[in-house]
Parts: sequence; structure tokens; C-alpha cells
Amino acid sequence: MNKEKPTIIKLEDIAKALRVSISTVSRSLSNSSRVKEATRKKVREKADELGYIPNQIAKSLISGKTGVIGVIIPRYDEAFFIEVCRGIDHYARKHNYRILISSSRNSSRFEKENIMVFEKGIVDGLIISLTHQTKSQTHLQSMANRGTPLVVFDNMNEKIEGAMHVRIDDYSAAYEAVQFLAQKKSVQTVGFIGGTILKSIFNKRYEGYKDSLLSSDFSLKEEFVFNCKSMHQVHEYHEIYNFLSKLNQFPNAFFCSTDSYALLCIKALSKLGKRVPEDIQVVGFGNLHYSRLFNTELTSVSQPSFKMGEKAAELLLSKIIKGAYLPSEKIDELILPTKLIIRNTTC
Amino acid sequence: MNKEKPTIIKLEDIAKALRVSISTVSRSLSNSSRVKEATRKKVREKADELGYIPNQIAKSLISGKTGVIGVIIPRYDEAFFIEVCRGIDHYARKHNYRILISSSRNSSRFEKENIMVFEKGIVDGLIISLTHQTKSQTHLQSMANRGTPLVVFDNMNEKIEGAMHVRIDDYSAAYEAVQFLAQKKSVQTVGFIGGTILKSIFNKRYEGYKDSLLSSDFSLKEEFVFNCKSMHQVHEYHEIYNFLSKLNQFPNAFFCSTDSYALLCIKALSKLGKRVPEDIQVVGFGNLHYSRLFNTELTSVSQPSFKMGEKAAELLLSKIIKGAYLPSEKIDELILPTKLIIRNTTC
DNA sequence: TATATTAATACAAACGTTTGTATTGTTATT
DNA sequence: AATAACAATACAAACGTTTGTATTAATATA
Repeated sequence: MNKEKPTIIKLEDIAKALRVSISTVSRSLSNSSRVKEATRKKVREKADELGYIPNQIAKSLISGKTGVIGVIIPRYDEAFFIEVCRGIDHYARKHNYRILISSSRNSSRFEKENIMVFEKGIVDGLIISLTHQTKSQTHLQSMANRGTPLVVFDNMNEKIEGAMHVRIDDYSAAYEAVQFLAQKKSVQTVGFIGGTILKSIFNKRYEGYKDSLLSSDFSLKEEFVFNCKSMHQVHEYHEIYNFLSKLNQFPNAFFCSTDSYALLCIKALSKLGKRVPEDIQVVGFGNLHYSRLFNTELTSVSQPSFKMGEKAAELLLSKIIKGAYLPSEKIDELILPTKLIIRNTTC
Repeated sequence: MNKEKPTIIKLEDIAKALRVSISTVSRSLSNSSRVKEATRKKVREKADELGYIPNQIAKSLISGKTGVIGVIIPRYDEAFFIEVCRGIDHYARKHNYRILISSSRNSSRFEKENIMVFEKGIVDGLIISLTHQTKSQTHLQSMANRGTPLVVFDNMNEKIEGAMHVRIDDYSAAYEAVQFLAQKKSVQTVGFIGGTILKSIFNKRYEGYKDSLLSSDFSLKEEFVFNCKSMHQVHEYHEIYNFLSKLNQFPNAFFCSTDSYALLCIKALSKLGKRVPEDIQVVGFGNLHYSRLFNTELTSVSQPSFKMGEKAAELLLSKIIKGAYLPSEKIDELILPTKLIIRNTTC
């Protein structure tokens, strides 16, 4: 049985093989002009021959940089977050950075735990979307204070000093989407389906909805407003179905604070014998690509998820690379534009 | 302007503050009995006071372990992979491991690139689903040879010596799903919609489909078989729509090699005026949770994606923790069970 | 040919830990 | 009171790099 443990090659091995010093090997491989071209070549060849792979950990210990960005999202099974991660990855990769994704599972305990792991120096910076459980804000704040570059995207609670924020204008986006509905002759009432109001983005979308209704001289009917409490799609469906089935009368349209609420709403409505958009129109929020898979394509507020990731990464890396404590242009909030995409669930 | 750079506390700082040696501090914090309880307490308190956070990079350099598992998936925007990642994450987390996710973007170039980054020692092991472009197999093989624990899940091309594999029996799963359709009185012909046949899992599902038809004395009609070539959902829809619209005659059912093909198929069919399942029945593969969002719930081969991730992580960690070169029980292939979930797109 | 100059390389410290060995301090034994 | 035994702590090497400084070799200048 061949049990020889594959040995891992280091600079020292190359140095010994060539009877030169480790520093010469190191400098050769980084193409320093301090070593003669002939030697450099010899070293490169020997390195290839032995299959040398530099040890990133040792490099990191010296440079203080790991080449990794930490990302914390509330859940994996929401396409929006994955899309943002794609954007982060796309930008990061161009700058030779990797991403370490963690889910906080919508719990501040896990969030805190993840942050603590990242603080041990395995990432050069952090991009995070906060859960609605606010408690760990102090952790983030102290991380920012300690000088770790930090970008918060999507949901946030209160401002974190020293962090950068990338977001959309949830209030206005919702306001306009509801305006779009309210201006239709066929629409007299608009309902709302959203998530927990503890989450600030959901709350803002709700406020936008409310103010939009009021400014159109519509009345806000509490019975047409529903906020899901659970965090799992199957349960959410039942909550929504339950809510809708108890309605004696239906609004002409629903504005939903995410695409998945919208889809679940449509599903429940059709179960209840209502047609979309003929009987009831539905507008979602997010414009996620999976909604393309559906028969009836969803009218939705398009949120630039991928771009949001890219921008978050851009801000973060600019800080990481420049050094967090050099004076920067101090872009500490970036608001990306949204757009209502009209498809087949409105008419 | 307050420009004092936040200083990062290390063992030395605690040692100095307490006038003890660094090793005493280190041992105190790891609760070694070699240091007096009173001293340990003093050290712990000082560490808290100063806000000491251990440097994982330095630890890794010594231990040779980073506490990170690398994961390479072909694309982010396929729910199956995300679900597997969730499973990996779930298991890994319990063992104090993190995951570093990268996408190979279905390109062997990126795949290779990712592997090379991981080889620099930033991960303790690798879990990967291979793209259909085989080329980098040698890279993986040499990684395995070098002793890095390696698990391949889902798609693989040929066996990698020293790696472990977690998968399902794609052939049989497809075979049985098609049997289910073929046994219906209303079904005389079954079509197939799949992805690139270069990908071995798609190929196996196709073979299962084919053999299932033949064993039921159905004939295999080439005109009812379609394989998407593109890699983007929007394009895939057009491909499928195109294929279907050119059909003079339709089969009674379609077996699709993923859920998203099934959903796109349903969408295209309904655009063409066909009702599902009344006119044409559809079976998907994967049973992904987003299909729950749809009005008509998809009949699908349930693949234990989450579990697949968990198992992959379990195998990998057992090797990482035991040490890759100790004799292990040599579980090098794990085949997980699948199950046909009958819902509303068949009748 | 001796010396100044520069090119090429070697040495050694550093990054922040862990851990084996050496040293010091304390208590028990005689 | 001397010494053995052991507890408590300090010292130093190691992990695999990078990088500033010292040393040696090679060339140019006189």
C-alpha cells in the first residue's frame, strides 16, 4: 500500500534544491529585479518542476490581507440575496477577491456569531444585510470602529458610523407602484401583503403604499393589509391563503412587498377562484428572475439586485485597497434606482 | 479630526499589561492546567477588557487548518445548488466550519481558476459539482493526490481517485418517473426536454427516459426530444418555446430533466394554448422549493438537495478531521434515494 | 592592483500564534 | 536547613512567507 504522504512544497525546498537562499527564491518568484534573470529563470523552472503552490495563509499573516470578503445574508433561499451575492462575486473576482457567504438565518444570534468569526481576521471586509432583529448592531458598530471596512445593503436599522450603505428608496418605489395602480379607472381599492413590519425595508414599503393611497384620496382599509409573520415559504402561503379566504370583499389590486409574496398571493387567489389580472391585479417587488418561469409574468418593481452587489463590492474594495483610514471621498450612502416593470399581472 | 488608528490587540499586549509571558497568556486563554487558575482569570479579564480577538490566520499557519470548506458550483442561479450549499452550511456550521462558495459559471476555465485559489491553502477541503467541460479533471486529480479532502456531488465525469462522490441514481430516477407516465392509459407518447447532453447527469436522465420508454413498448420519437443549449433562463425559454411551436403533433406528456425546464415547458405550452395537465402532462426533476410558488404545483422527482449537501459535508469533514491519510472506512460513493412527488401537473 | 561602485545574493526579523523545553518558585520530605 | 518534587511560568522555536539590512561577488574607476 502506497502510504507516502504527499509532501507540500515550500520556498525552502526550492531553495535547498538550488542551493540558494529562501529570500532569493521568494524574490525570484515575485520577479524582483534584485535577482539576476538567469537565477529567476532557474527558480521558476524548479518551482514548476516541484509543483510549488504558495501558501496564502503565510502571505496573509504578513500582509494582513486575506483576499476574502465576508458576506452575511439573512437567508439562502431568497433569490434576491443570491442575486446580490452574484453581483458581489462578479466584482470581487475581477479584483482577485473571493467571497465567504454566511447566512444569519434571520436570527441575530447567528448574525452575531458570524460576525465574530469574521472578526478573527479571515476576511478583509464585510458586506451584510441585517436581519430585523436589531440586537447585533453594537457588534457591527464595534467592528466598524475597529477599522474593518463594512458595507450594509438592503435592510438596515439605524446608521452605523463608519459603514457604507447601499440601498434603494423603498418608500418611493412602493409609492410609485401603488400610484400606477391607483391611477387606473378599474381600481378603487388596493390591498397590501408584506412581511414582518419589524424589518425596516418592509416597513418603508408599507409606508409608501399607505401614503400613495392617501394622496390619491383612497382610504386605507386595514382589512386589506396583511403582514406575514413566518419565515418559510410553505407557511407563508398558508398565512396568505388564510387571510384572503376570510375576506368578504376583495380589493381591486394587491401591492406585495416581495415577488414571492406576490406569487403566493396569485396562487392563493386562483385557488379562491379569482383571476389575475382580470378580477384582481397584483404587483410584486424585486423583479427576480425566477418569476420568469411563471405562466403569468409578474408586474414588479425592479430592484437592481445584481448591481447592488456589484456596488457594495466596489465600495468595500475601494476602502480595503485604499486603506480604511486614509481620507476617502466619504461616499457613505448609495441609493440605486428602481423601476416598475409592467407585465401580465396588471392590466 | 480623530485619526487614531484603532489598534488590534494581540497576545503580546495582554502579556505586557500583565507582566507575564506570551505563552502564559496563550495557555490561559486555552484554559491549560499548566497555568494557575488565578492567573488564568486575570488573563481572561484583561483580554476582555482590551477586547482581544484571536488571529485566525496565525492559528491556521500553525495548525494547517483554516476552518473553511471550499464549495464550487456551476451557477448561483440554480436553486438546486443553493439548496445543496444550505445543506453543506448546515452541517459545516455544527462543526465550526465555514463555507467559501465560488461559481465556476459553467466554464472549466473558471473552475480551474477557483481550484487554484483554493489550493493555496485557504480551505481544508473542497466540495464541487463539475461543469460539463471536463478539462480540469486533472487539476482535481492532482489536488486529491496532494491529499486535500475532496467530495464531488451531483455531476461528475469520470471517477477521481481519492475523492468521494455523493449523488443520486439519475438513470433509475428518470426511468421510474417515465414509467409512472407510461403506465397511464391516457399516455401513448412521452417527450423529453433536457439540458446539454455533455453533462453526464442530463445524459443519464435521458438514458433512463429512453430505456423506460422502450421497456414499455413505446417508441422513442426523436422529434419529441429536445436539449437546451443555452445557459440562461430567458434564452432557455425561447429555445423551448421554439421547439414546441414547431411541433405538428404533441406527445401526451413531457419528462423534463430539471424543474426549471418543466416550468418553462409549462409556460410555453400554455402560451401555445395547451392545458397542463389536461392536454399534456409534465414531470420535472429536482422538486425545488420555488416550484411551490406556482399555481399548478409541479409533479417532480424529488432529489434530496439539502441532504446531499449535508452528506457531502459529513464525508468531507470526516476526512478532514481524521486526517486524509489515515486509513478510513473508504466510503467513496454515496447514492441518495429519490422519490417521485405527484402533484398537479400530472393526472 | 587597489579601491569604489554596484549587482547579486544571504541573513535575519517580522507577522501572531502554539507548544516543547528550560527555568524559576513553592511546597513537601528528610 | 537542605533537597527533592512538582507547580507555575518564561523562553524559544516553529508555521511559510516577505522584506530591510548585511554580506559577498563582479565590474568599473583610478
